[in-house]
Amino acid sequence: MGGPRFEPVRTVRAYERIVEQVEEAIESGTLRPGQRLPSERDLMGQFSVSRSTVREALRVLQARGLVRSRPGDPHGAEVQPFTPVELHKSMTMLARVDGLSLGELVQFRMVLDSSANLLAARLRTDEQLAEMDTAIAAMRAAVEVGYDEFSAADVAFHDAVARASRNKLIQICTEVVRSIVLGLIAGKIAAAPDRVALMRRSIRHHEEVLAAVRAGDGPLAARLSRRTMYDYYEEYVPTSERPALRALLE
Amino acid sequence: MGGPRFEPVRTVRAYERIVEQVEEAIESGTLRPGQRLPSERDLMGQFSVSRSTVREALRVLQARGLVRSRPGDPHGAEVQPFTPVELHKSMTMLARVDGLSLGELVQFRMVLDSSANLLAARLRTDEQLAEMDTAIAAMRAAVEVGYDEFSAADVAFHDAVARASRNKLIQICTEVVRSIVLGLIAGKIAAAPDRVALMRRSIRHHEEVLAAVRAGDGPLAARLSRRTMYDYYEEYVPTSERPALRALLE
DNA sequence: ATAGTGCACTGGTCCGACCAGTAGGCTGCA
DNA sequence: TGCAGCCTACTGGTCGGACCAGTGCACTAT
Repeated sequence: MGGPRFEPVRTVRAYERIVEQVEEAIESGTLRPGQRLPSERDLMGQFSVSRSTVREALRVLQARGLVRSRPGDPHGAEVQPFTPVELHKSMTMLARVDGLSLGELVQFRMVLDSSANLLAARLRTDEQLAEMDTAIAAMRAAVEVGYDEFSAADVAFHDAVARASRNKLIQICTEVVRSIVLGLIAGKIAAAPDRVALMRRSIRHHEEVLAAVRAGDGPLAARLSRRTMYDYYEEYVPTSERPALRALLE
Repeated sequence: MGGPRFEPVRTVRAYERIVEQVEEAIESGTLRPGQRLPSERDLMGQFSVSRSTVREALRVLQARGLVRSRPGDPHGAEVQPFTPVELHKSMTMLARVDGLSLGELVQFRMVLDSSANLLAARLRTDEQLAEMDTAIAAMRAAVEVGYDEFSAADVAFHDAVARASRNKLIQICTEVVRSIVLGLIAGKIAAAPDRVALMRRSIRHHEEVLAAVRAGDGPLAARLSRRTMYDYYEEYVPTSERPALRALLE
């Protein structure tokens, strides 16, 4: 045992150093959304690197959604407010490359939505209840209009519940996973011959969920919401995956 | 009303086109992990752009975790297997920039872990049960050794449960959120004066959860796991946030 | 057959240049 | 004096060429 422990030398690229510095500034709040970075030509002076290196760093920061640059903008790149678009992209990539099945995605939605309902039943405000009422009313009104409108109202309801849970992680994951699911089954529901009946049943289910939330019965709302979602997506999930989904229905 | 609907012209940067093409190739499976991209000098020929443009595209792809390039590698950039590192980065960024509180994170862990237990109770194999046994044995052995070892065994237990849930999304989110939580409270548990007692209690709780999983009682396992996690993290969560966490404990 | 060496090529960085686009100041008109 | 419209200085996007340190492979000498 002996000798000094030598760490492997990690060669750090110049552009990575720049990325780290800017990220650090944003994380620490030194750079706030809306603020501007110096121009690329200024930055090459400040960091003592060439413009190519500065630009590669900016590309990375832009890919992470932290800054945005427009050609011709005399004020330099703008620091962006945080958005889950990157989260969304990586999850979408995960879904496609790593082969996430529709079953897994729907199952995860059931988990998220039921948890949101469980929390919402205890934490919801009257305003949020009103939002949910409005959303269900919009669903009813949309039955005769079209599936797109119905779907939008449905989304609004689940978003209202997610907000009422007061957990940002639940809200964001709900949003991300839902858009992936909707992308996978795009058009299939709209094309279903009995879609009007499906919509009506879904409305009834949502009303039951909302009643439980209003009554403050979290476990009931959670159970009902899982059932609602299962019924809604069941026929699009391969039969082999359905047992795993049903495991969530007590 | 009338006239043709003109779409706003979106100017697409050259490097973005390249990113899109490569992403498409990876998503469609044309490019598989381990395969190599042509060298930058080849790519500039194939895409008819300059090397700077090729490099900016590669920077973006690398930032997304899709490819990796090493200096001097005669085979060009390597297509990477999908890993949730990018998911992790964006979530970490979200936690820091958007001000995710420890309470929200722990709450989300409770949601994930309890769902994983609920599913694991029905879907676990005997091998997975054995893994959980092993992990708890390691926790017991680690009490006298140190907190780091204990924590590692604890992580192993929860990972085994997550795997048994057979839902990749749950596994990945568990991993990501847990590492953020552990980062936030790093050292605090290890420094607690009564940490040995805490560890012993935690082991007891884990044993109860495992017993429920073994018995196939999903709802019980889920409820116990929420309680376990709440007890474990309670004192690090600001008192103002605790009611929201307790809302998950029936 | 193998150990060692050189080379062709890689990615990382720098430089200088040109272009289209933007914003804000300036000019000129009313 | 007020405003409309032009001008210009600057921006980011792209190009092409150059140099360097590192890598793997083929070739060489043993």
